[in-house]
Amino acid sequence: MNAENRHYGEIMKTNELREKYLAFFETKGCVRRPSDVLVPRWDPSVLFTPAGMNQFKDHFLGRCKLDFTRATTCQKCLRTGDIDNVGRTAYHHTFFEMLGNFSFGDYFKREAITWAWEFLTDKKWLGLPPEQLSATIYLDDDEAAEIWLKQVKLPPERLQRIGEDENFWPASAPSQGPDGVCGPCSEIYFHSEFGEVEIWNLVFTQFNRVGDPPDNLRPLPSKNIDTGMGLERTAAVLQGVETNYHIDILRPLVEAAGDVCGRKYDPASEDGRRLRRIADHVRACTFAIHENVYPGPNKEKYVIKRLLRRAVLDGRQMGLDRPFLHKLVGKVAEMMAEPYPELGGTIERVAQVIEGEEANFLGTIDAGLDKIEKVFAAMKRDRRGMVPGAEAAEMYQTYGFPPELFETMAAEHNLAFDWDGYRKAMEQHGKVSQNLEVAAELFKHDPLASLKKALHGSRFVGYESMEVAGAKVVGIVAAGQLCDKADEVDHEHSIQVILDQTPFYGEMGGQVGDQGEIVGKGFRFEVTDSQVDGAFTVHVGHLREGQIRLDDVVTARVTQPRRQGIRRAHSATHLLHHALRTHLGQHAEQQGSKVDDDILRFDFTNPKGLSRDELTAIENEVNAKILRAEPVVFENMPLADARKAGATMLFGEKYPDVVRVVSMGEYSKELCGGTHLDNTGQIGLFKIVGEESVAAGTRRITALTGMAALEHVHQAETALAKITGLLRVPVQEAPDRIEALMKEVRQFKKQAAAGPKSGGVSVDELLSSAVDLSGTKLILADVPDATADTLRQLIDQIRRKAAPVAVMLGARQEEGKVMLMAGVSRDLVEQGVDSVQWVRAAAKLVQGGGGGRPDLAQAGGKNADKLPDALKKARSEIEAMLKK
RNA sequence: GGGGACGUAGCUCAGUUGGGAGAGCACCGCUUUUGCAAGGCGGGGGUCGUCGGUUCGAGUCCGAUCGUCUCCA
Repeated sequence: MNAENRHYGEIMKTNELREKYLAFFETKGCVRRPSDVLVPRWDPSVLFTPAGMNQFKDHFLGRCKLDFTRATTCQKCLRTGDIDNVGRTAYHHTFFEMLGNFSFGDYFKREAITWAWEFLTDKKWLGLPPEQLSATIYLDDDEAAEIWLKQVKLPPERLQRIGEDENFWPASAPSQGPDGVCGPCSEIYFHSEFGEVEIWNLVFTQFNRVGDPPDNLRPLPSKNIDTGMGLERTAAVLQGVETNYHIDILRPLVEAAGDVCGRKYDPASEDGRRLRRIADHVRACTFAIHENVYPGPNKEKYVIKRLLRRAVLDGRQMGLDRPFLHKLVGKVAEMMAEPYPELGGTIERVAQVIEGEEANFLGTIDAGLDKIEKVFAAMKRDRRGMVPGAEAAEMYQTYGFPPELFETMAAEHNLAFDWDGYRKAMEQHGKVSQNLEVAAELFKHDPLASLKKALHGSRFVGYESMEVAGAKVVGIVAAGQLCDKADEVDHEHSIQVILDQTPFYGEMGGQVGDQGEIVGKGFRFEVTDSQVDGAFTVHVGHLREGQIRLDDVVTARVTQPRRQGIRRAHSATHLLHHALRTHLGQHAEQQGSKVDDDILRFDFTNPKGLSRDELTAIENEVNAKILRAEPVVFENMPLADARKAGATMLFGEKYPDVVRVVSMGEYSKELCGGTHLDNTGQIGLFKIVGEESVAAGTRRITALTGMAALEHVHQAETALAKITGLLRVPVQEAPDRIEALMKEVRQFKKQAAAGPKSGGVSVDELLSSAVDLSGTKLILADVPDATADTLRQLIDQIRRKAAPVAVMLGARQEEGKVMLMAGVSRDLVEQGVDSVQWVRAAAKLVQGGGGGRPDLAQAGGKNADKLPDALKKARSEIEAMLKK
């Protein structure tokens, strides 16, 4: 790198650039909105926020009523599509920030282009030299061309027309789809001594694609603007550095990675690439884990795990065999402190999670090393010089052993590595594990679409009351279609009713939907479930009497006892959450929750299972809080104030600007839209009934409240009463008594096994009964009450004392079964006598089969009465075998 | 969501077409040594994750279930 960076005017810090951009577009009437979370759990169509427009999807699709039509944001994003380029190229990241301005049916091309130009070139803003900028447009977008050439006065040689694969969104949409909203793009490039870099992309959403070409692009009545400016790229341009990784918020992190790994950062070296990759990945993981996405086996959790392991592998390849990555979390928080101060509050927790996963991975590698050595040994033996790709792929797929490390180790053994074969095998694996999942979420048919455009939503009055009279039917959906009326009574398929106001709570935040009924003039509608769709509550159920019509005035009534049970369970959930965090630590955060009628399930982060004592302590804590009978207090306040007040909130939830805070006494304070009790005392009894694992690092507690909890205790008492009744001891003595009994049983078993050593027959007796077959002794006997072990010992002793000898012993067992065991001395085995053949032949007569080794075999049969016949057969059989 | 692997003594693991449950370390006792490290001899400890099926017989085969690891989407 040059000692002195080339730059334009004052070096602009990244933080300053971010702020200037947002301020500039505010002067253009855009509303400044905060960055959405990195992991949007409200949006099932993506794992991570991929671009600035993601939080405005509903705005763009006209799915919701708008409070504003122009917006600007700086959005944290994560993409893994180009993951292999990270560290290798100047501009690729997994985690990055995107500056954007958006228009929802408001300003269009002219403003979008001229404002971009103004911001980039005006001395008051970025002041980039115009002669170093160029632009591209879509092939036939003459409108954009005219603006660029006539208004901006961009010289024609610096305006390029590009095809749909590059300059259309979605890429290649006109010819290949998908159907739906789309439009041409215009990109702005900056040219410097380091080459050209795309810093700005303007998307003009102006068409609706219907079917294949030609004439498949219909103009949209309401056109949108979606733009993105890469924060890191633009900062690199302004700071005159060669790569994004050298800007003021990244280079110190890369160098810190060098310190931690004991390497001086050299940009051009292989280690330089590794350090950049480590810096990128640790940044991505810090943000994701901060939002409670822990490394795990699927979805976004898996992506984080993979990023972590990649970075750890880079460290390992540089010679580190102890966790190191976690030491960089503080540096990430420091670099990002101005826009994201909240990172500072979770450094310790995030570092802990990363360190845990690092240790995990190093353990995985260690476990793999033994197996790898075996592979190498086998290869040396067979004189093969190349590690088969399939073998490496199997090591990776089954044990997570990274192929890069495999290759390194192979090289140390002077063995080559078959990357082609490896990739082929991995491709095959990808195909096998693929399944048919449709993610056409974005363009799916929505029967409520027209309702959403017309109304803000239905008013929820369920906090105050469980019954409302005078509500109006505003929507009826049957068979996926909006209709004016429904009159099919007791139809098999459910229909949905939407009211302008309702006491029904739609399933949300883990709380199940309410049940009840909606009645009106001449009809009754039974509600079996309530769901939320946008801002509407959808009542799902069946018409039981009469006919329901649009605009009917109705009474909506929630089933009270059930709602009461749900309220108990929900308030108890808050107390449980609080108790978990006090007893286990602040890391024990909610991961998921289900609140039902007097039963609740709560998933939370904890590295290991809870002990009996911990569970008791937590249960006691919750019940102690219940006994204090504190009032439950609700308060609506701005999101920022709630955060300041220290209210517990969950990441990935889309919180409105004004939130509802639920407090119980001085302890529990959570953001929550659910229905709660008036007073914690109403919970009654709180009883934990289960604790289990749902995923690595996540535990689940199941608990009961109210009468359900009491009923559970009664059942346990009944069972216990039965036990003490049987044992005839007081409750307290029952465990000791059972333990003593079990010990006794064990002793008896042992005695029985040691049992009558000879089964009532001695070795000498058996020997004296031997028959001589031309030099070989034959012993056949029925040994009463013998176990397999006894028979074996007898045969062993006989063989030791009297070779050459052939012995077959039989023993009757319970249920008319019989066991046969045959053994011959070693010299007979060498002659070709086979105990297995022998015992099988005899076992046939008692309806059985057998097996074993040539010198000792055993068989079982079902017909003990035929034992004498079997022994007779054994004699003729062994005579024949000896003659051969 | 789909694929693969694992669950055997306190720990790490072996157990080869189904037929006597093992090794190393750790533990206990004796012995050697001035003492320690260590050595020698002996010993205790396992419902083979759980449940069901096939079989005369299952750690081993099949199915379910629980737990752990891992890859892919």
